[in-house]
Amino acid sequence: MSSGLSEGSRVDELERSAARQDSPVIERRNRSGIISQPLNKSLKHSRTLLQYTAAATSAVPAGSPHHNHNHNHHHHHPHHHPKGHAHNGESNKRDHSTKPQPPAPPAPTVAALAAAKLDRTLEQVLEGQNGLLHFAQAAALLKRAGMEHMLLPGGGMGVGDTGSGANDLEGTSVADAVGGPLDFPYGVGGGFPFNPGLFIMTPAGVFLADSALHMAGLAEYPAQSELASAINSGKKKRKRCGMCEPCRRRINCEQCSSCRNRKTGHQICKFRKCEELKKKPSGALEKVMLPTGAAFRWFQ
DNA sequence: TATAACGTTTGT
DNA sequence: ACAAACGTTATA
Repeated sequence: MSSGLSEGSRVDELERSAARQDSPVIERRNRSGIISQPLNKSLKHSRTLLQYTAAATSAVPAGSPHHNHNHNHHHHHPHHHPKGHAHNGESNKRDHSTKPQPPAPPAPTVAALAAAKLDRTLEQVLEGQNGLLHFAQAAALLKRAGMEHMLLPGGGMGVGDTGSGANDLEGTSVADAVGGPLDFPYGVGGGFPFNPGLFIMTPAGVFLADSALHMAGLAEYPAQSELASAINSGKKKRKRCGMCEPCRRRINCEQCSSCRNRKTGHQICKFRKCEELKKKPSGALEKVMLPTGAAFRWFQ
């Protein structure tokens, strides 16, 4: 305990000062790309940690002070679409690109942008959200698959289509839905606009039924019903978000308690522990009431 | 409450 | 089979 604390502050400090120092060091990384050095080595060269950190925080401009993580600061991006990609796969197979994403083009057209996003929406959402599908996303998927007939015409509005044109319905609605807070547009005036048989509603969220996935040619994705039941039973292991600062870190400090006790603790390095996983299990979901009165979780 | 350890799931 | 790491429980 006490040792952990002192370490923490020290490391914190070291990280800062190391921000602009870098020099290649003999790194040992496992096949997952995680750098790991024996403790004794790390201790001998206290700067290995600095280098690690410097590398891990390379996204920060060299001159910037860059306050440390774990401040419960931003990392919450309520409206920032998590589309960067939520891939986690502890083993970062797509580890290439040590740098995030250099150019951010001015901004084509909202529609074009949204359309492009849509293509990546499915997989990202399925992975990033543990398989949970937003209604809007689900609807967009069905539409893409030419299954709009599966959406009930009655309720009045399609997804994201607030009544005007149905043209860029997919792009905007989905793009917004994925990361945005998005007011719950269903049932306010009309009924739930989808065929209930296509969805599985659980306390943890709404899933596309497997049948719907098959019909849409999306059967390759994990069976949502299984995910649903898994989440219901609380047995499903959550996965790193892959986007938070700790997740982006690729090196173990080898000094924290988790690193030191890896053999027995089976825990990831404290500096790499996903911010999302630190939160309570249902942190990203919030309750909402359906017109039917059924309670279910909704994305933030 | 934080940490340590264990059992387990998950991916390779 | 093995390694990594999440969830849970025990403990200080």
